[in-house]
Amino acid sequence: MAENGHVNPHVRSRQGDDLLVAGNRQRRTTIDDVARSAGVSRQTVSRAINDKAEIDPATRDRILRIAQAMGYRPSRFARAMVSQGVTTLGLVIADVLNPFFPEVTSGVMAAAERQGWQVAVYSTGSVEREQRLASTIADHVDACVGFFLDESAIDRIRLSGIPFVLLDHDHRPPAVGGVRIDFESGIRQALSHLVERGHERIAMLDDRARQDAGAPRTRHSLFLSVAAEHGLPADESWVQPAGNSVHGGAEAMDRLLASRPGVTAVLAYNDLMAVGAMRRALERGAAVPGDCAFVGCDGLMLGELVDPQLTTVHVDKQHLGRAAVEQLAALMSGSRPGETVIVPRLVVRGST
Amino acid sequence: MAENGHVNPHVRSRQGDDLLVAGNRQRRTTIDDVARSAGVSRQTVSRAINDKAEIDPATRDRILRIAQAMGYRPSRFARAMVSQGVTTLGLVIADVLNPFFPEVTSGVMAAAERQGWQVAVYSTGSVEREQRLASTIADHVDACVGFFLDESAIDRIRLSGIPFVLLDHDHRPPAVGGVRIDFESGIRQALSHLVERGHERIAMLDDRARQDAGAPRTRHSLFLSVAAEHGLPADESWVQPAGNSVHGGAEAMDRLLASRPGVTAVLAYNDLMAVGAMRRALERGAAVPGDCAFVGCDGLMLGELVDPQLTTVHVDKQHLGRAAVEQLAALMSGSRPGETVIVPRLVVRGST
DNA sequence: ATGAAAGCGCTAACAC
DNA sequence: GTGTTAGCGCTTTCAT
Repeated sequence: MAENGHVNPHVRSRQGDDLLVAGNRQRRTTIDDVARSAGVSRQTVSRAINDKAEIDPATRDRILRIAQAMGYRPSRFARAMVSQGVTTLGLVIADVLNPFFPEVTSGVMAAAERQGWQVAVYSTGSVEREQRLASTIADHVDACVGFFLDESAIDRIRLSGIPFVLLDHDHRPPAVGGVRIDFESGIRQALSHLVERGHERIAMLDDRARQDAGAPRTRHSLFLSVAAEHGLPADESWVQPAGNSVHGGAEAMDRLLASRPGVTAVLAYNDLMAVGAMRRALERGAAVPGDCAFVGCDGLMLGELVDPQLTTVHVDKQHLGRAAVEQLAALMSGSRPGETVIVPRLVVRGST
Repeated sequence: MAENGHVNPHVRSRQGDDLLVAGNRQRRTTIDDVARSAGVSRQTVSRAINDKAEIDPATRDRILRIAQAMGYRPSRFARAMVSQGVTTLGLVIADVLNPFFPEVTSGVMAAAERQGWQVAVYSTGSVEREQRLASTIADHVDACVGFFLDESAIDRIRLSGIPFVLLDHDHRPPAVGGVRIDFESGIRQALSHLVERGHERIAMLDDRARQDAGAPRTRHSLFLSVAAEHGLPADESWVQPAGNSVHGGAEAMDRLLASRPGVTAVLAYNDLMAVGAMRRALERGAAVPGDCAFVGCDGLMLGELVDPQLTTVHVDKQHLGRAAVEQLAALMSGSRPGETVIVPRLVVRGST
């Protein structure tokens, strides 16, 4: 956002030649400075800069050269205030390095393009960054779609008043749109499948960064309740916290095998962890799915590239992105905020 | 960028009550509208909105309620013009779905955070989008770092005057900073390795979207010249164009096996294609690396997760991102534009 | 605690 | 072809 070099807007003198006076360094070069330097009106400078027709080519070149020499750059804010720009949609994701988000992004971009909107992607990564981002995003974009964990961050964006659609979140405020993923259905499908395959000792790898583990409808609590429905052993000892990455999954698998050596199937918070865990099991000499089966959540392309291919609770991420933009469009045309639900479907592959 | 609902800035009437008059729909609600409605000065509204101390809590609440009811949202441009904001760095990548870019993004974000800058990521995907983006980006961000193919797009950004660092591009204009990847070194390492392993029929999978195939220093022409140095058969018939994805690599492998059935090693434009090609070869019953060896470019994590693991020309993408931000910082503190060179290193794994 | 005045940097409209 | 005027919507003085 910064207009660089704009230090104290009110020390400006009207004299044109104070630019070089000691102590006055750092003031932004404006269109008026250039105009004065070139001995023309600021309008003529504007014409030159914006390559308008009604200007003498000679003066235009002269002005451009002077502007260049003075390091003049139009203020994008001043410019935006008077002219119309494109609508910019801010997409906030949690982690650039998690391949789940690019597919969502791709869906958002495709849908935004149809609306004639531009997309800017921001990544949070930590609660602090999430809060910082939340407090500035309304200054950068016209509307916001994103994944947020922190309630106060959500509130800040809501209060800014920009159209806002919350993704994969369970406590959507009434004024905000939402796209939810029905993990209850997904986890039900996954566990039914595993039970059908004869598994009786099923563990879960959970994202250790989620603070809301105890809340209803999280993958964590859904796993425990659905497992209990199936009569499986289902207490916290069957849930292993893991870092949200391939590496995190591998490490958690080590811990799981230490604490629950009898485990025959693992449901992971996402595909990244599942792949890491499966890989580690294979490295340790286990047969997959013979000794231990693995199910992920997400349905990443990655799952098809590993061996064995990963069974996963597949979420249509492109659809999620499209739905988010549609919610936003509805919001901006005055509709009341609503919620779209994405229902995952189990894709069975070699890892089970 | 749009300030929504701002239709014709000059039809505004001075009367306060024309808001509801038919035909005047769509005008943006401003701070003055709220002030008038609340019977206070616009300054007091500003105090309420920005939660300043010097205001009666009662009036503040009243104003907030009215503002809310009128759907008032401060103009981010007007606001930015008078106050200071954070510096926003725009990172332009080519394809959200290619895992190469997230790692660069991660490096850029880490370095930008140290500078106190924010990062917004934009994706091009096609030449048209690249050009469109190039013509608006200077209105959105304070500085730009990115991957561009189209010269006219590059020129447009350069002309806008914002600090600009071009990534992985061979025709860097003098006014622009750059971070280059030394693929010559990378391809040399890859081919030496393959030749050492005894390969004599080596093909390349090239990105069919690159128009600059004939230019010097592209992976395409480097492959041909370095292969020739090794005395290998090296003409266009050994270069197979491919879509830039796993799927594209697989398809190209089919074509390659049809046109050059004797091939014993494949060097791919990037890891994505290499993985797709290798996978297709395996599906068709070939042994890897026995019948055919595969080398990628990029060094994605993905390469470690497939079986066999992929030998690759590894590029330190985090470093690339960091270097870009450092170039930018130098540029913004007045240094002359320079160029950083990233030298890849061959990582040998199971696929060769 | 509130208001009035000034000004941010720019472009559209209308002179000349 | 060029200059003058007005105004975008907001915050920062400085008064009251």
